[in-house]
Amino acid sequence: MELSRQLRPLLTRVYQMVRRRSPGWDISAAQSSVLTTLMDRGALRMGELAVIEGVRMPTATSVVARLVKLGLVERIADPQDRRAVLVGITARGSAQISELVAERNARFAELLARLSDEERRLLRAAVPAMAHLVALDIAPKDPADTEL
Amino acid sequence: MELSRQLRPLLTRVYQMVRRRSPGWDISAAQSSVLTTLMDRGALRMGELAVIEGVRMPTATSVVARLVKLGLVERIADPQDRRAVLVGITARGSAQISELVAERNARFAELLARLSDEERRLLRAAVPAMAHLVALDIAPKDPADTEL
DNA sequence: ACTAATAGTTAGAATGTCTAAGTATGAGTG
DNA sequence: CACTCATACTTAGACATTCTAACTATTAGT
Repeated sequence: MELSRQLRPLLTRVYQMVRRRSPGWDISAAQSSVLTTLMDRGALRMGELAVIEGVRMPTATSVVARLVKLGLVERIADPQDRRAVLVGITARGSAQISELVAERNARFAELLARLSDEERRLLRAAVPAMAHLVALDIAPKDPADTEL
Repeated sequence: MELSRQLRPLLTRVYQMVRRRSPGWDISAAQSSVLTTLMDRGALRMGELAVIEGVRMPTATSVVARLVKLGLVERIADPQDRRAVLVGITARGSAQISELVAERNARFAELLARLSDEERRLLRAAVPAMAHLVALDIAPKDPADTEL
């Protein structure tokens, strides 16, 4: 509980410093998050995408619509289930998100470079635990509480 | 650089899981962030608040306006400089954000409880380094690059 | 073939965000 | 002291993100 009190606000602040739009990139946080997800996991159904992004389906529809207009993702009809839509990243989307991620990593690396060796070592050691934490959240403990 | 590649996306994902509105709290992420800042630092000028929140002044104006309407913060004229406005949290705002923070911490603690002792130990050890990282970002190295 | 459930979209509203332009006050200079 | 410039903020206008509620289309179960 004490750890939660210390760590949670920090994570919130860390995010705020990462979220800022990199100058010259006219892509929003929601958009880059969707592109990153599609990059990591391949094409997804609209509903799956919404769950992973932690938003409702209409939100996913709208973000995807803008990305389609930008030519960064494409909507593909699912032959198995004609109600469903698969959302996949395009070559252009893939190229763009790779560049963006590289730039953000570089900027973050500049900050990390200003820490001490010891601090970096401690952060590195905590990476697997953080990954575990994130994995726990994506797969809720009780399948019933996925939806309100 | 390798650390940046591993850590930065994780932090983004961790934030996504924290940001979700706790049920029953009809306060947005931007609003609770402002309240937390005012709670931590006391009354601030509109411009300082914008810098800390990482947004432009009109955004701060608009978020504060809504919080004023909700009775959670108040605008106080600065006697020293009549152009300036001090934004302070009200008793009601303070009570509300305390409850909200407690609830979020409790939810986050539930997740942490599902990690191993070793994982928690590693996270705990990384807290000061993260705090340093956040502090570095708020105070940019070159005063000139605060503004583009 | 009805009826139910599922997958998405559309409509409409609120919030958050930005840039550009405006207002009001403070500070410096001749 | 008046003029000008800088500072602190607000207003206007645009667009993105997000939600809930209601709709359409397809699938599945009797």
